[in-house]
Amino acid sequence: MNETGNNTIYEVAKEAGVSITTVSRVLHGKDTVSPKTRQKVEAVIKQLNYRPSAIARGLTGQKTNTLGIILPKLTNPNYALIFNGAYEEARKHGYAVSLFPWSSLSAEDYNPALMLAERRLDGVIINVEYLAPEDAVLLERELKELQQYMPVVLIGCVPQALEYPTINYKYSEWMQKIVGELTALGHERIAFIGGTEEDRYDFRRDVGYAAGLKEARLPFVGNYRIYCKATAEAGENAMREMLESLQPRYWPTAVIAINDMVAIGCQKVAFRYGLRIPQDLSIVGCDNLFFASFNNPPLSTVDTKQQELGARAVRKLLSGDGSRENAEWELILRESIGKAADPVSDTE
Amino acid sequence: MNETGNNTIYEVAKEAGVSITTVSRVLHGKDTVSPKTRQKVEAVIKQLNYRPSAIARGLTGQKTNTLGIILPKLTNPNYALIFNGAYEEARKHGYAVSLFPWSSLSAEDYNPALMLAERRLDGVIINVEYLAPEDAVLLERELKELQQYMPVVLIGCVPQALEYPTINYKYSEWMQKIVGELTALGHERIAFIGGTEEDRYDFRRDVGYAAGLKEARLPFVGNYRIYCKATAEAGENAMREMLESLQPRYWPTAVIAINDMVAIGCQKVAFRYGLRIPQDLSIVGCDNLFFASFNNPPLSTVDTKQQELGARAVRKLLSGDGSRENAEWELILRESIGKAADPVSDTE
DNA sequence: TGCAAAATTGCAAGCGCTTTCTTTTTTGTT
DNA sequence: AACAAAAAAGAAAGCGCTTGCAATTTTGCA
Repeated sequence: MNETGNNTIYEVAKEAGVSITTVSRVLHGKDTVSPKTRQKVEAVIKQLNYRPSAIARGLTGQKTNTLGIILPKLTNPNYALIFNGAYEEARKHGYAVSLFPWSSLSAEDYNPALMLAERRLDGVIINVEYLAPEDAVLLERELKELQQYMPVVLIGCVPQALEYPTINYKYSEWMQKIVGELTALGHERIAFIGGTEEDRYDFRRDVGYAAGLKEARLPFVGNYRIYCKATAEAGENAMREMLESLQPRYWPTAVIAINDMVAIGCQKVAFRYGLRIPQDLSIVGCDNLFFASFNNPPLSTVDTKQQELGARAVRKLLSGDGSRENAEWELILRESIGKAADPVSDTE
Repeated sequence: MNETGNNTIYEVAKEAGVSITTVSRVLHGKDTVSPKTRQKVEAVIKQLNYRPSAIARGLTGQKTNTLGIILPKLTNPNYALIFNGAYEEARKHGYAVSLFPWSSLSAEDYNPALMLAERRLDGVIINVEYLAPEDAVLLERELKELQQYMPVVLIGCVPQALEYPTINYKYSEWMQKIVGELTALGHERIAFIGGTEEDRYDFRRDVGYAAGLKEARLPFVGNYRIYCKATAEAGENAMREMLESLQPRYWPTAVIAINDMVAIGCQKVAFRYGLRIPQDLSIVGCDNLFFASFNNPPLSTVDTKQQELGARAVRKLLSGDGSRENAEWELILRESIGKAADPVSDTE
């Protein structure tokens, strides 16, 4: 026993009457140990309840068997799914996972990227979604340094210019698809809420939104494009602002929210304004969080298969595959969308 | 640079023309270094981008500056809050946090408790809520061993017999309070959904439930006490089962769900059966998850202040305070509860 | 039975850092 | 200018493990 109360390889060796080398070999299942010795050592290990120190192993083998994952705050359950997926996959390969929330990336005294570097993790997955622009800048700076220390895989919509292994979201594709679904139902006043004007990572949603409108030969109305953070509260405020800024007859008949959290924020305000869903207003979210199907009415959304995504990121990290891939997605239509209430085209 | 691409203390020492001892002293802000030397060393550290290896430090100092936290799967956003709270508090004290989900505790080849032991963490927080009974048994066995290696703090409703530092939930207290609120509104057929019959940790809710009924001199009706897992899907099934098993006039006028996830499951089924909330059925959940206030109608619930709880657990762990404390809670009444629709007492 | 080859086992260095104990340098005092 | 005390800096051991290489034991075969 050392002062921490742990038995070391020395105790085992002594008790078994062999050298630590032999113990180490038994531990690793090397076949150069005679059955008799192996048996004896294994017995002692069990008896002494010996567990090799991952720390010492880390020092020797230059490997910590731990992966890092940097995610936005977990208050969005979405990220919990990514973590779960990553965790399960990692442990299949014998790795633990240390989770570092972005929360305080920009704090002067603290930087998760550097904490990772100090901890000599074997690799790190970084989700760059919904990153505040100032954090994005910081990130790019740190990323270079971090990459010297360990392999990095990025999750999210990352500019082509950043040449990292990435699992990318095809935002523009699915946004266009959503707009298409809505116009097919007769919607012409379609709002899009979420994201930030300067967001270099997220602009592709706007590309898809614009493309969808264009395809249906609909005008782009600035009032329907509201920027806000990706939280339910922010969605609430954004929605209220939009409704207040327009005469009711100009209110949108459909709202696309950047994610499910924002969607329920919008929905709450819609109810407060007496709008029925979907009769008066259709709503679409994104992420297919667990509550989406339990929402009243059930929320249409995009399933981004986050759990699988997390697992995929780990595989990518461990395999050293440096390519860019695209994330899977699936449009899930539920009762929160319906035919446009009062299509402008009808009254004209 | 070693083969991992990291500079070591030796490179710094060499470049600065001092011994590694001196570098170490600078690193730790020891005051036995002359200003001139310190300056030079600091410059080299910056220039070489040197970051001391937490691994090596761990080996030397017998301290990893990492805490562990074992939580049920994060799919319940509640646990994400605990994690956040713990994480923020931990980093204030210079600790990282490794997260281990229970998910596969019972897996033969894998045991988070032992992974923790191998990693020589500086302490661990274990949430024992909603633990499957078989896992609970395993836990008790492992706990003893784990405790030899590192301090442990438990979160949840733990039997007095387990003498660990604990932050405990006063289930019976708040359940009784909830039942009280409902009976005050005239409810007499009050269902309670969730938990398992054999759950040794969770039975106190039943104690409170029974006490509440007794206080109002109401009968305990077995049909209204449904056991199920703590997920939305399970809540759905449980609710459906209960409604199907009774003639509508015996349906409960109020449902207490063991948590918000179960509550939205019940709600979904209630809607499907044409019940209006709260006119026909009142619903109360627990946890005050973010979606509770965005639910339609807003969901009554118990706020268990999980974020603060996580932080408290870390403080407890680091301070070595071995006592048992009770978690804070607050009943949050929202529109999902209302007067009993058709009080039996009226018609009698 | 004797000896080379194969199978076991052990020695010792090294992973990057902290820390105790020395040694060297600087400072202050007479 | 000389010397003790204080300050600064370094040497070396040790944290618990892996691993290349050497030493020892066992085995196979003549």
